[in-house]
Amino acid sequence: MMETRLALLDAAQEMAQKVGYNAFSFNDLARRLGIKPASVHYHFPTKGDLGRAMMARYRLSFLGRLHEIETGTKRARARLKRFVGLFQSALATDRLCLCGTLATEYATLPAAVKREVRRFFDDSEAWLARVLEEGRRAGQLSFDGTAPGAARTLFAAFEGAMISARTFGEPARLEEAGRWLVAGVSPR
Amino acid sequence: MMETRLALLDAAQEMAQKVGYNAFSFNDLARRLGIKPASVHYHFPTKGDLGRAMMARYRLSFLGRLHEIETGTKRARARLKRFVGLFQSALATDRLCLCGTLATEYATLPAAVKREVRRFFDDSEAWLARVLEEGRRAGQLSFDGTAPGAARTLFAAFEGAMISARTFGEPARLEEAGRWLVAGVSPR
DNA sequence: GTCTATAGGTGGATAGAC
DNA sequence: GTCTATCCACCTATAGAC
Repeated sequence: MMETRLALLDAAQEMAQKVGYNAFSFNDLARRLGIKPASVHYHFPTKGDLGRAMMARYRLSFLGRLHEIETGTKRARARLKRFVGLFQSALATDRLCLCGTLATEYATLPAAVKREVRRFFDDSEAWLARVLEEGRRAGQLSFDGTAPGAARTLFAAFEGAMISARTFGEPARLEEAGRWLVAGVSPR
Repeated sequence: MMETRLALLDAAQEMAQKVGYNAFSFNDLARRLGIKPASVHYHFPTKGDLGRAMMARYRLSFLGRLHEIETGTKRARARLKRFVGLFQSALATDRLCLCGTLATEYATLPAAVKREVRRFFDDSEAWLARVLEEGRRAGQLSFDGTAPGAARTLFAAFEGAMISARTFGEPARLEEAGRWLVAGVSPR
């Protein structure tokens, strides 16, 4: 069934966000769904296939939420705050951004999964760069250098803040970083 | 011998920085040293013992370099740049900060290793906070909020930038983040 | 200190019945 | 689609000889 496939992706994503790609197995997923490990291979022949599908779905879902932010929120600073809010939501259930966990394990990933991780960076940074550039043009934001450069740094900073926050069980660390960094691109 | 113990710590640290804690085994270490896996257990009874010793040594070594920076460099901005330089050195051999990799795998770590990871955050952030506060007092730096708050955000941002840079094989991403963030705490 | 031998467990993956 | 059975490789760890 398609339901099983989706449930597998859900379980895999949750585990990857919580313990990492190398720390969950087909056995773990099977137990959670009440099926046998061999059955998982019917839906995803190899773990790499699963990893690729999981990361691709996560990226598209994330892009969808970014689109919602763009249509629903017009002020640049509010958009950036909502971007951080997406990370805060994940952190509320002790999850990291899937992109952050996989990027840290990058050297061990199948090539197809690596590609999806880089695409997640690319898409997120492109969105942030657009928001930053529009905001600057509208006089709502102020920062030195190029928008893509600021976007790369902000995205990486949010990822890092998330890791730090979860390590200490202190979501406030992410919120603090969000405030601090958004203030850093605000007019003085 | 003590040499073997140190060589094991070196090998373990390199692998952990490159592929993560869960992706290297006693077998990997043994092969690299030309000994048998069972011999590794003589020096470190469990992998948790090894992980704890590895992270503790890394932290003390890092603290030593921070001390060198403090005694050798007086201007606050130059100190921050040299802090980033430590991360850039690791990145030059495709390594992440050990603290960043272990923090991402945090949920899977033995308790003793977790403790060492948090101590690394604490020590690094305390050092950064001191440099930031002194720099502000001296009129060399300027930033809103508390120095510990800025330190937490900067440290996390550097960690994130490192992960991003290694994912793309673009050290410039870390350098860019360093410039951008240090500029953010510089007087306007 | 390092070895051989070994234990018990888990990993990803496949073949073939139902 | 899911199952049983099975494969082989690998993992952490221990016992005991050298």
